[in-house]
Amino acid sequence: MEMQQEANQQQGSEVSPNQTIYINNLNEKVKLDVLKKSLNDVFSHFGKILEVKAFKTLKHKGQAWVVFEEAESASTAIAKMNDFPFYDKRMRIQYAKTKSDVVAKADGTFVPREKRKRHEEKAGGKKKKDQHHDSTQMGMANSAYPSVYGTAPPLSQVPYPAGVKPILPEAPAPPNNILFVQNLPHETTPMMIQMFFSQYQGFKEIRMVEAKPGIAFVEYADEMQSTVAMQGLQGFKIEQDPMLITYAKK
DNA sequence: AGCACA
Repeated sequence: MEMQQEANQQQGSEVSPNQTIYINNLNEKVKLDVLKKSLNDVFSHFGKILEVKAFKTLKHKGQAWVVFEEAESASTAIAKMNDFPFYDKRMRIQYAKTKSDVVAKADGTFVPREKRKRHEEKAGGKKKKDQHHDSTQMGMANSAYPSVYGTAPPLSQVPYPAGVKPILPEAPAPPNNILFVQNLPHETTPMMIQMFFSQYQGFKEIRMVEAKPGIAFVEYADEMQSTVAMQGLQGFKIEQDPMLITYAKK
């Protein structure tokens, strides 16, 4: 039988081992700084980390890249931490598809990419990186930890490294003189908001994003004043929904 | 769901 050709297309997601892991299914509510730090805390136990990258753009939220100094660390991290509950979600971990810039720079193979803003045609732009797709034969031995520990191990007893138990999605934002107000009725106007917030010392201005109803930014002269206002108005119901006030991201 | 290097 000539079905061997099908072997070429193994079940997708087989990427050759490399020193960068790609993580997705991350909790998108976690602030970027917090997320990166937590990832660093978790994964630094598998080896030296060169860099942790995460972005909040639409296309890349909920994902992160952790670059290890050694590919072996990445392998261990995948084996041990895939499906690990992290901020109430199980992280999915794979090898990254492409080499990280930090690595390429150390390699000497780094070639700066241009941000294709223009439709400028460039000569000789064949970036077919011939990656010999040799499939390593260690596919389905014991990939994710559930297979290692039998089925469905008690999450609380998984021997993960650091004290990285599922953390609260709501990480405390650092104080800011600007407040971020959510859960407002969509018909709320800046005027209405102002009535509430302007009664607190140091009030400066309201900013609302037209494209995004239901939220507002309220600026005070300093953090003390914004904090007082936040505490005074936290949970205040404009119509029926309590407004949620946090410090704005810096 | 989604593989970047701001």
